[in-house]
Amino acid sequence: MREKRALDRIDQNILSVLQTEGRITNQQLAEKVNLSPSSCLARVRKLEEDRCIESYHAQLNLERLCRYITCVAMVSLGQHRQEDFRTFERFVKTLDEVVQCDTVSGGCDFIVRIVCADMERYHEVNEMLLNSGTNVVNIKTHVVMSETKPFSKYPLDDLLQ
Amino acid sequence: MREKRALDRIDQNILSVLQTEGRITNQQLAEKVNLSPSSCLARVRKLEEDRCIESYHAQLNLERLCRYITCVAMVSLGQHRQEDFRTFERFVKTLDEVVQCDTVSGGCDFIVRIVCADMERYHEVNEMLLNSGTNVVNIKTHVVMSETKPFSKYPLDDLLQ
DNA sequence: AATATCGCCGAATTTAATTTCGTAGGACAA
DNA sequence: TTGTCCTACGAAATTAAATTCGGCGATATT
Repeated sequence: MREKRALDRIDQNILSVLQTEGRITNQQLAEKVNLSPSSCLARVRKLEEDRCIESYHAQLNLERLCRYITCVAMVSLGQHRQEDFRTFERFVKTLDEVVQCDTVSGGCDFIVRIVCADMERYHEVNEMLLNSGTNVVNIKTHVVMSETKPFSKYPLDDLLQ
Repeated sequence: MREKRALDRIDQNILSVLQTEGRITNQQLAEKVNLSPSSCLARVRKLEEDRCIESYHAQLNLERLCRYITCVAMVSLGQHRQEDFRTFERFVKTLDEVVQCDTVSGGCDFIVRIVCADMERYHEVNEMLLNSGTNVVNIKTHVVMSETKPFSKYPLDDLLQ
């Protein structure tokens, strides 16, 4: 299935609800979208099979669990051969403390989000990015002071028609 | 409860599992962490009450649902009074297409992640950020070419002890 | 119009969540 | 050491949810 999935309004509603209430019971979901539990479950299963729904996650509140810092690093490579990109991408995937990485256009090549215990540890991670055969020549770091608007959902209403 | 919650190994395991399998049944979870279903459920409820677990979410695969672009905008304010920050923060929370915003130190004041239908729409959102009484003087945009490592979980093993 | 297809509903069944309750083990004071 | 309190556990019972399945009606197809 290469094509975008054709979603009707009910599917959109299901996705919207599950984005925000990932652990809602099927019965409650069915009620919200005005379906019987069996039909609702069938649709959810289909959305999962088609991988419109990728997975389900608990959102943890790190504040309550431990001390930590978040940094956003703007990483530039020395050369822009496909091989250089691949090497870097492969490397960041192995680092648990790199929680997110995007390849971007603009003033740098990658934007890397790092969550680690403290600044000392961040320096270590930084060194690892610089010295790992990945051809990194520059890292500009932004320390996150406050997660003003944490990610919670995509704007489905804006994106779907 | 201002203090960090004291977590034993079992709690850590529960959180790790739920981060990745947010919709696992309590029975399966209990088996994974070597508890009876009732004890396991009691722990999960406690973690929820203490807001160590914030919420549950379905992770959608936007690729399969619609056309869209993701941009990361580095936003700088003209002045740095608390009031200026507040105004901007309040504003981005009202924009659905701003899916994430961090207040940061470094070369800019905010890092804003925007998901919208296309570049034309992104320009509109950009204008909204510039013209909204929020004292924005500069926006540097990075277009996301590829989500190399999408966020999926925090590195609990590194952060907890 | 006859037939096939699809998605829905509701009933029945299987499975899971939740509650209840008795007990074991650790901390602590006498 | 002994007794008491406290916490958390697991087993069993109960309640609720998930899942399966047969049949119905709408729509499309020939």
